[in-house]
Amino acid sequence: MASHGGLMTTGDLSVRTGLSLRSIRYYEEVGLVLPIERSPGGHRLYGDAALQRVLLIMKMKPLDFTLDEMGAVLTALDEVRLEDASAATQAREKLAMFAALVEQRYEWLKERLQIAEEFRAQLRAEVEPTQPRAPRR
Amino acid sequence: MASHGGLMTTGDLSVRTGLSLRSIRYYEEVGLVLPIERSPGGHRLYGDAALQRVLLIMKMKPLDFTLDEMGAVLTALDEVRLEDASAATQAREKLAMFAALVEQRYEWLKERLQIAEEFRAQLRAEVEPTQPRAPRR
DNA sequence: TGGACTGTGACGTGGCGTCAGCGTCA
DNA sequence: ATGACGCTGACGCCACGTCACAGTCC
Repeated sequence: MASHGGLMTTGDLSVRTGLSLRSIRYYEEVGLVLPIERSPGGHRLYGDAALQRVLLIMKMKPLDFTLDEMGAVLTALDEVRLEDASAATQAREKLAMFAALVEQRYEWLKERLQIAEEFRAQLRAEVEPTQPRAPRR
Repeated sequence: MASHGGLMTTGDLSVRTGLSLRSIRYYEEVGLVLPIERSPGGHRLYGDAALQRVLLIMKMKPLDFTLDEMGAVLTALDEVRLEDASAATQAREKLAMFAALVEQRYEWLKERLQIAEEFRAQLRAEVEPTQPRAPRR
């Protein structure tokens, strides 16, 4: 486990996040989450930053962002932490735009929940014995 | 409009539901929503039942059902309305199973909303001028 | 040495979007 | 006859799932 000097294999990352191996590899393919290095034999080795990125990605997923969009958010978040003050300020502006987008998506998600609730009620009505009184047993 | 004897074209159905033409045609392709007939020239002509089916489908979508699953639900709902009492009872059992599934999905959707809420708060904190407190980690 | 783990292609899937090119309808 | 509308392929897309087969790690 820690036999790689604090680094994680794909399997470790998978266990710690719940994501499939395929997803993790795909995230590398599209440049979303990169391993720090490869073992001599070619195994991916990830650092803690990668774990954090994956966890953030999983938090964004309910809002139905594309991987591209999430990549942009992650990049902006990284930039905000930069020393360079002007770059950080610029990144903060980007983040503000994303935050607005997040608000929209959040409202949209709430609407979906409400629609789901309605359907649930409707289906219940259809299933239950249409009688006014419950035929107890 | 009513020039087809109360029937709707694909475009009409699209306008009344908000779905794309492509989606409506796809639903026919997979046998989910069928037109009553075709015009002499090959245009799809839908009845009111089709509209109701589409509207129900749109209510189920937030729960992330597949088209196959929705088809099963629609079929069961149709069967419940049958005269044949035993068939209707059987259909009601099927619906009860679906209702349980809906409950699960509904809970799952609520969890997603909560995750989204957390992310939203987290991003806000990141964006706002990090006022009096220390830099978050 | 073995056995668990990981790697790389490559293909498949769902639910459409998006053309092009042509036919239909009032 | 003229637009607006509709039709049928066909291909593209995203975010993976799911093989098969080979190599790696301890």
